[in-house]
Amino acid sequence: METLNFTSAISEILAAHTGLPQAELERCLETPADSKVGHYAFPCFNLAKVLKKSPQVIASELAEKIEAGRPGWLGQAVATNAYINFFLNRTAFANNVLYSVLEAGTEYGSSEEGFGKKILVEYSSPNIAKHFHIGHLGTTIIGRTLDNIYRFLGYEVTSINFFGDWGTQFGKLITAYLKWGSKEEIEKTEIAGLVKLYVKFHEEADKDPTLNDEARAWVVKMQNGDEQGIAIWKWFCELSMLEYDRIYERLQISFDVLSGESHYNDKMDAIAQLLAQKGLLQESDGAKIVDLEAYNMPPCLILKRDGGTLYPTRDIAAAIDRYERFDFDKSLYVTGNEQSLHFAQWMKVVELMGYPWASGLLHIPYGMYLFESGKMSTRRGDVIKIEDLLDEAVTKTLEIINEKNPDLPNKERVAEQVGIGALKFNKLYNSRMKDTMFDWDRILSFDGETGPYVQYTHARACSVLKKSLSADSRLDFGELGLALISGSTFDAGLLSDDESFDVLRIMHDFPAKIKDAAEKYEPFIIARQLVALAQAYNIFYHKHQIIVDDEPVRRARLTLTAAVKLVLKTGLGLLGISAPVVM
RNA sequence: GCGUUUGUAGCUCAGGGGAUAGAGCAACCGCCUCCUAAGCGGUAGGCCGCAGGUUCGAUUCCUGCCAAGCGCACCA
Repeated sequence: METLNFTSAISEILAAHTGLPQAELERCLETPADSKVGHYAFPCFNLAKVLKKSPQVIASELAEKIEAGRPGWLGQAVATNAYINFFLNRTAFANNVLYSVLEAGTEYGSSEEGFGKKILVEYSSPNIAKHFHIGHLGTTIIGRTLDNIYRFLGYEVTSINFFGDWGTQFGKLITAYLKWGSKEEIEKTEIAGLVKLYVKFHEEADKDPTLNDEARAWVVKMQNGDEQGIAIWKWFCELSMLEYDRIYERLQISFDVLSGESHYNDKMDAIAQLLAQKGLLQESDGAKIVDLEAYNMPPCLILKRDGGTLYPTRDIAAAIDRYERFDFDKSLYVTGNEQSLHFAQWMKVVELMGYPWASGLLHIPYGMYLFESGKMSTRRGDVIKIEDLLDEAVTKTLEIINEKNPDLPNKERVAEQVGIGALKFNKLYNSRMKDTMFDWDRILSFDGETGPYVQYTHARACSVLKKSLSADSRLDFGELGLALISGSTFDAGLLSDDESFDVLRIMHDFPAKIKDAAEKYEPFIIARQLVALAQAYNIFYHKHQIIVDDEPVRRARLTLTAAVKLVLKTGLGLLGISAPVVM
């Protein structure tokens, strides 16, 4: 069966009657808040200028013309004031949406638009020898979701975790380790031990400033490949990775490329020389900069007074290297919005260097977590470690399971899926740029617009489907949907009630929402659509008994349920959230 | 000070030129003999930060102001 996109189809008809470009008309199409008014609506105000008639007249004339040649899938086109309201033929619509979903299965909403295009996504990027803390949560979760979305749309995606594994702090750490450290204790305590050394260094350096010179000396030695220094540094990196690996495993995240600032150590001088060659490098207060005054930005620092390199220098080197290696169409950097200026600056420098691919560099910023006590600070020790956050989420979930569903098998596993799902969903539910007040109660809430609510709805749909199967049936849920819709007694006309129709509409719009999310780099568009689908399905569930004696009615409602289950799972998957079958 | 982001219900947030501005949480009132109550229904709750401007029409676009977050030279 041929599948139809109804907004495109409506705008096509409008284009045929007005002679205006279809894409533009499609953008004007609205979905009225109250579906009794219409399923889709087209306001005629803008046409009034072009056609030199009142919008009301245009609406009624157009509606009349459309009615005269109305295709089967369209139920009715009515003019109301300045609007043309379109009512779909519910049977045709139901048939179409359900076929689209069930035939595509886990691929529903995917596309080929990205074929042949390469996208790099850099995200997560924790700093070696420091805990993976709540500040890294946004980049990790948002980055991962964008990664998933672009893959789903057919792009060739390379995910990059770019560790902060180089810099002056390693000079300090090595100094501190050699003076006060114990191998056994560091092995045992991992990052916590390294942080302790770091703090100790600062305490001691306040009393004895020569320690700072010692630390700087180590940095220089390492730059020159000092064996002892490099060995200790490598060991610190490996220790740190133990914590990160545990976290990524629990978050179910892996990367195509693990890289770090240290990879570009030996390329720094070349970058400075290149900038000088292109006449971009200037001296200012002894440092080397690229002046960006013409672009209303402060200068971009390339080399320190002592010749050392800086964050922008490394990002420029990495970008050039990545273009040479991956030939990307786009390269996304998912980091907090506090780094917006930094990215604007170095990306402008790359543009000024004359690289045409500079336009593919994109910073994807997001809002930060705020705390009652003000900004989070390592010194005050009020950093929230992700491992603690994950543990807390899972513990709380287990409590709720014990309270609400004590007989649930596999409690620990479900608690892990639901607790971490709640955490991820909480970060993905609002537009990226919004700062969010950190609030345990809100993050671990399971009611309303939350991850657990969507997961619960998925589990509920699974439960219904399972109950409908005879004991000996070996169909899985995907096969079940197809079997249901292919049966001779399937009648989409039995799904023309308002509640079914709302469910179908939300599923119909799902692919468009994924594209929208990709275009805007906004995962929340998908998260919101999932909540809308869960809400609509729950309303349907309460209003209509699904497993009824009437065979065709039961079949129709089960088919709808199978489709909902599939779309919820796909959507949660894009957000990196598991969809438990039972919870 | 300059730049940037954000101001919508008590709280957290959608909507971003169009028909009566929507959800969730919290509050209050209902619904488990019935497919999962982590659910569903209902009540109450709004100068859409303020002031101008553009428009047939502004919560939405423009300008100014106010408030808050973030950033602004050798950290990353």
